[in-house]
Amino acid sequence: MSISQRGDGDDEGRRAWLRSVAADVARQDRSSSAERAANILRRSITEGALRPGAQLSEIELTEVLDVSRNTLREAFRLLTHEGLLVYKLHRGVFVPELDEQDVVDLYRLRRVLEVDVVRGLEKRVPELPEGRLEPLQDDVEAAEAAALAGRWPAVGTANMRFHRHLIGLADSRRLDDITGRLLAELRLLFHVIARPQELHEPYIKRNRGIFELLAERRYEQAADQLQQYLLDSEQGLLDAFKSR
Amino acid sequence: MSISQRGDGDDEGRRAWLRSVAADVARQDRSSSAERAANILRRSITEGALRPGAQLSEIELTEVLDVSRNTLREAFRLLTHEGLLVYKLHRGVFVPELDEQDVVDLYRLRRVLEVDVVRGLEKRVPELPEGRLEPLQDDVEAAEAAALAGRWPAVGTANMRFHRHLIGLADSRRLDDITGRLLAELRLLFHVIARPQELHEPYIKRNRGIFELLAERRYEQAADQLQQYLLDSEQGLLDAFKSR
DNA sequence: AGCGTAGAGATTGTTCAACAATCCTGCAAG
DNA sequence: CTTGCAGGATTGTTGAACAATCTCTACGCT
Repeated sequence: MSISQRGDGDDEGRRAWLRSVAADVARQDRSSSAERAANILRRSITEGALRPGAQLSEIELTEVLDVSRNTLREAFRLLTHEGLLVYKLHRGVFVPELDEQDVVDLYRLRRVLEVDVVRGLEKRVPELPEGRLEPLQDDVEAAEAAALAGRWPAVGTANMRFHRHLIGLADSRRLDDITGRLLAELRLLFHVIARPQELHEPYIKRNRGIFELLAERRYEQAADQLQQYLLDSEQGLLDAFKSR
Repeated sequence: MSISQRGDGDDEGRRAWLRSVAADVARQDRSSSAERAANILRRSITEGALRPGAQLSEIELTEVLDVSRNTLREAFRLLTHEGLLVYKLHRGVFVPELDEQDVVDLYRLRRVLEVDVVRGLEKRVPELPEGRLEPLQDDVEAAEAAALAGRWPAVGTANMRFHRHLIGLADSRRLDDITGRLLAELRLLFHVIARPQELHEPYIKRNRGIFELLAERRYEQAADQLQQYLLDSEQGLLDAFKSR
């Protein structure tokens, strides 16, 4: 039962190979069956296959995902923590239905956190290495490309990543966690939107604008633009709710 | 099997009574054995019985808490999400050991969020009903009383509650969640402190000061004081780390 | 002696099947 | 129309079992 088809002399190389494979696997599904199941469910929810209000039956999902009930419940817990599922005792797990109040709540936090991150960059200019803004540039360009192709959900994803990377500039593990949750919940809200194009299209240019200001180290102006961006985006969602 | 011993005429009151009882029960053991186990573990950690770095053995705790391994692991998950436990794959769960970097990270978030809440009160003065500050007053007085009795851990608890109630003024579910986690992690940090008195004592007065300013609706000044409070508190923790 | 390695023992990761507790549905009685 | 009560379905919890992984000890080699 050899682990490789090479000769027996190259133990060092074999071990290195094993380590890299193990690292790859660990990167793909970070730890467990539960995480893998959670990943599948997360995609199903954020991409709209599981709509807000839907109930997730345990027995049904154990068959589809091929995991035990206990493992599935652990996956549920993971997603509950991200705000993508809610538990109702003795009734099951559901995809939450967010309302206008949640929009206000989410955007209130986004404004505080994101704007503060950008303003805080001023003091950290010396520490910020070159190329730190590259992920942001990639996201902007990905959004523009997706828009040209008319793939509006992809535009939304790219915009999300832009803001996640923006927050990442703060180098705060906890801030990254919080942002992950906030943006995940935001995706739930997008499902109430009939026409995703109108929702995402205006913000492609504005993201580029913010990126340019960051690249020029004009942080105050970037923060101001971001503030207004978030206010407008919130209003857009609230309008979508009213005209639903 | 009547639900009350009163006469039949007072339906409104009876329903209110029922609601309150149901709320009470729901508050006590909110959902499940897992939650109950998590509550016990949470207290054990925050009160120092389980110190940072300690490993939590599954078989040992299943006996102590009288739950099955699966349920215990669900409790572990809950606490992991609160930051009170960390999983090391195939090695078990541990009480995390935080360092100076975590202090900086935590306080960075605390400053942003708490100060913003206070500043935001300005715009919401008309909505804020009278008596909204009462919990804050109670916490200040509880801290003062505990200090007189020399019960410094209780002082720390009261101070924590003060800040939690302060955040509560924003009426944001998500902000409450985040704060709960931040303060829980903060408690882990307190355990590196040799003399809790020096850590908590100076802040009793300052909490009262902030409360008074809030009561007088001088929100800008309250926010300034709070900002300085948090900077000093952070520095105190960092000093405690260095002189350890 | 020092180093690396193999294997035993212990712990965690995952599954399964069963039972208890709770909720929902539909129907019957007042 | 409301109330109360089965019956069925779903979730909550348990215990046991096995697989996968880690830790520690003891052995053999240089």
